[in-house]
Amino acid sequence: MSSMTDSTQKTAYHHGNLREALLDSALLAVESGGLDKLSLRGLAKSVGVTPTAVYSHFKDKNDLLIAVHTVGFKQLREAMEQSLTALPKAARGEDKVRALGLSYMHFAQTQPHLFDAMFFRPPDLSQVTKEKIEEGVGSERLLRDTLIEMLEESQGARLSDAQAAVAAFSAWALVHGVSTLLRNGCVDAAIFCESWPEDFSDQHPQSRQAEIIEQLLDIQIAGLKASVQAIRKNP
Amino acid sequence: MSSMTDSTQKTAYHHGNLREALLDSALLAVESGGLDKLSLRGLAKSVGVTPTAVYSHFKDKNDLLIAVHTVGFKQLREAMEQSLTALPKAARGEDKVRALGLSYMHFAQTQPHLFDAMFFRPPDLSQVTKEKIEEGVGSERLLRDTLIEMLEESQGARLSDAQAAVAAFSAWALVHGVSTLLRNGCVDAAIFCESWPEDFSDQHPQSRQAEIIEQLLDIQIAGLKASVQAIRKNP
DNA sequence: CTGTTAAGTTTACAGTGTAAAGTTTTTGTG
DNA sequence: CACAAAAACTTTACACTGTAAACTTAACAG
Repeated sequence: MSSMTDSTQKTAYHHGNLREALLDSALLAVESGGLDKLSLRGLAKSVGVTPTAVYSHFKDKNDLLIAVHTVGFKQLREAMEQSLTALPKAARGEDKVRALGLSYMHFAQTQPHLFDAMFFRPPDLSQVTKEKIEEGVGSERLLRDTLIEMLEESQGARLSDAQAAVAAFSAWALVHGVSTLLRNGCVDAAIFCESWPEDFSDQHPQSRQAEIIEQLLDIQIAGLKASVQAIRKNP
Repeated sequence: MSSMTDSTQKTAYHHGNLREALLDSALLAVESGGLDKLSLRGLAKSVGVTPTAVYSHFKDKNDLLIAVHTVGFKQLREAMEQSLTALPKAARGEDKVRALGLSYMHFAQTQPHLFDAMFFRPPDLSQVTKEKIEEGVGSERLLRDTLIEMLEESQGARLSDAQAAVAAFSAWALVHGVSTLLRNGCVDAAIFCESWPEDFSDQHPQSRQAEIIEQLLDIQIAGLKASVQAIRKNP
């Protein structure tokens, strides 16, 4: 149970697991306050270490941001996977697709700053880790396979890889667009305020929003089914 | 022709039209290098003025960012409007919808940093100018009206305000999602690399991308039409 | 001519990322 | 175990950032 080479050992001088402590603290700081407020110095102080100690574990700030990035993509993927396992076993493909989309938007809305860090503020892409890319690819594959399942079920059509990729891109783009437009005030200001002024600030904007999101998923799914249908008729 | 109160007059001390010069320079700096590289000091130096002179015309950096923001939304709106006027007069509603979507994505791709500044990095929203909101609302109304035109043409259905707003949100979200996913490397890494490895880095990725974008518009438009149809059958 | 005001400048300060060199601890050898 | 090498962390230093305060210059109105 006790190991000499345990990486969590501490001394006065050596922190023991500074890297993880910094990363944890960074995630915490990002979730509450956003990326702009994240400073290496503040981070170092929060874990009780000297400012430049960070450079023993991260090449520079961008390197740390990439690590945060990677964790975010892992969490997003896990949230998506969990939204599927939470479904009843007999769930249809379409239910799964909806669950995936909802979990994505839910992630964006409950962890807005982390979502920002992942997409709005991509660190220098040239030095992005393979680990992160694999997380992203994994999420995309999950979506793609689920879409294939749905479309085969309802349309009885076997999709080519290219078709499935386009379908996944389409669904992903929609859900991602919704997430980011809701994130900054665009939609509130441009749509809801004008159309349902009483709903927006007063009554039950939350449930109204959920209602609208369901309609957006309806539209997207209908479009996917229709376009598959069109391809079958006119290949 | 010559006016004593011309705001472009210059002296050694007074710049004359510092505010606009700063804004122009800021836009230039943003377009080439992104927001991270934009510093008030560099900006001041680029127009040949002392660092703190900026504060005579902008409350602080955020205030300047809001101005950049506003210009961006105006440019986007103008690009969208111009994409409509460039169409042949007999163009159908669907052609117009496609033109709007393409101009939006084109804007995002040709002015990526400005697009970032507008959406990825919204300045403090609490003190956003009415002017900018009106630009955004105007663009949204343009999209909404065009969608109404399209759906009335093809489905013969008169949309309620709420239906039109949801349709506009859906189309906007898709196009916005595509823009932002293409912007950071997500899609390249997650989709194109895997599905068309030879196309991606070699042959004609540009035209392949345009092809895919057309398919995305197909899907979205098909979904909108289908959902309007569904509402008519099952109100 | 004379206040007032707007537009710039000077000076100053706290905060940032990070480079370089020094110190302490751990670790991998003979 | 001893000892060199490497890893982890500190100290010091620098250039750069946004911005507050006080001062100076120019334009203008009475």
